[in-house]
Amino acid sequence: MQDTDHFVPRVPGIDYGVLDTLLGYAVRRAQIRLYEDFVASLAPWGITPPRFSAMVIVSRNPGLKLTQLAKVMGIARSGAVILVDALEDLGYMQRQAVPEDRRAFSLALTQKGQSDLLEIIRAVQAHDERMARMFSAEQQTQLREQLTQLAGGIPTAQVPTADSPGGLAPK
Amino acid sequence: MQDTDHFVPRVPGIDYGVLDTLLGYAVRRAQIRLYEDFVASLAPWGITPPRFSAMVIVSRNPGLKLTQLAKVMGIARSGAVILVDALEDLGYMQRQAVPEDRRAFSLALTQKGQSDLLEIIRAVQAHDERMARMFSAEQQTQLREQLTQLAGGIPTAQVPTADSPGGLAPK
DNA sequence: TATTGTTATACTCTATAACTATA
DNA sequence: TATAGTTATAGAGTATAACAATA
Repeated sequence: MQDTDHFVPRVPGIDYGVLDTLLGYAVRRAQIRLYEDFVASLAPWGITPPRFSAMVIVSRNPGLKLTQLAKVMGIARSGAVILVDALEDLGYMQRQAVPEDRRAFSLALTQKGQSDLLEIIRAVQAHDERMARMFSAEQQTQLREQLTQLAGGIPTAQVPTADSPGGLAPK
Repeated sequence: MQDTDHFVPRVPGIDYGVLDTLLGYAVRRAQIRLYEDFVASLAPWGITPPRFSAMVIVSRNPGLKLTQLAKVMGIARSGAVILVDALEDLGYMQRQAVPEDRRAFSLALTQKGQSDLLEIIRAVQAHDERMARMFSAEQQTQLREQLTQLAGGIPTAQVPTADSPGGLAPK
């Protein structure tokens, strides 16, 4: 046996005790599986889930500043610095000076970042659809709603509301 | 603003683009929320999710060896060494010599580990139920089944089958 | 004073590879 | 040879705290 195969959610003969009754452990097992498939699918680009999130968020919210990115991603500013550094090293992201505030940088994808992101999104969608395929459309909707509720978020607010026009919200 | 509050799944005014359509991102958001609440709930014992899993698995499968624990948890043996070291430092786990194989150790909880685990399990269950409470019993069953399917596992085999007799106490 | 980005430092969790002592 | 546990080392990803420049 190699030291690292992939995760086996239930090893035969093992008693998982209370773990099998916990919603949290069920979510964790699913997340491990999704993470493994994500990383394997995105290996050609050196993209991990946090890097993917950062690229998408920056591409959709041009001019975002580092502190805002950290807030959106739920990480410390120091973590955002490391993340942006890594994406800069990959040639995907750049810091741009902000005339009005000489302390700050606004983030943007490079040309390479923009074009590669198109391929990367396709790869991520293929991966995600491969995982979601095991459910009916109805089941998928249901599952997504429950997960969103669990996350404490607004239920899949795909539809833009009257008071979220689209620029960055004033804090 | 402090540097680290808790994760906000959807920051107003931010366009999440494709992220809002991905099942994987929905699972990740839910997992972050569950993880945060788990760690906060278990802070008094210094217990993290992996440590909790290890304690439960060892307690339910006495005599388990380190390599087996690594396999069950889906981590490398070197990671299991570190995990067991940490639990030993907390006074919760011990390595016991195996007479038949002088290379190996079998793992066991200490007395303190056993008694504290009872409290820890209560705290984890309280946390988990607080999270699950937002769903009806039927929804919970449904959600758990879908998550298990996503993880690629046997659908919530709570019911003991003919060929898994085990000293596996039904809780 | 407060904020922005940064650096320094540390901890957790993970990995690979090589080592040791047994088998 | 192969296996069990360990050590060494590395790399994400996270955190806190302090700092310089700027607001």
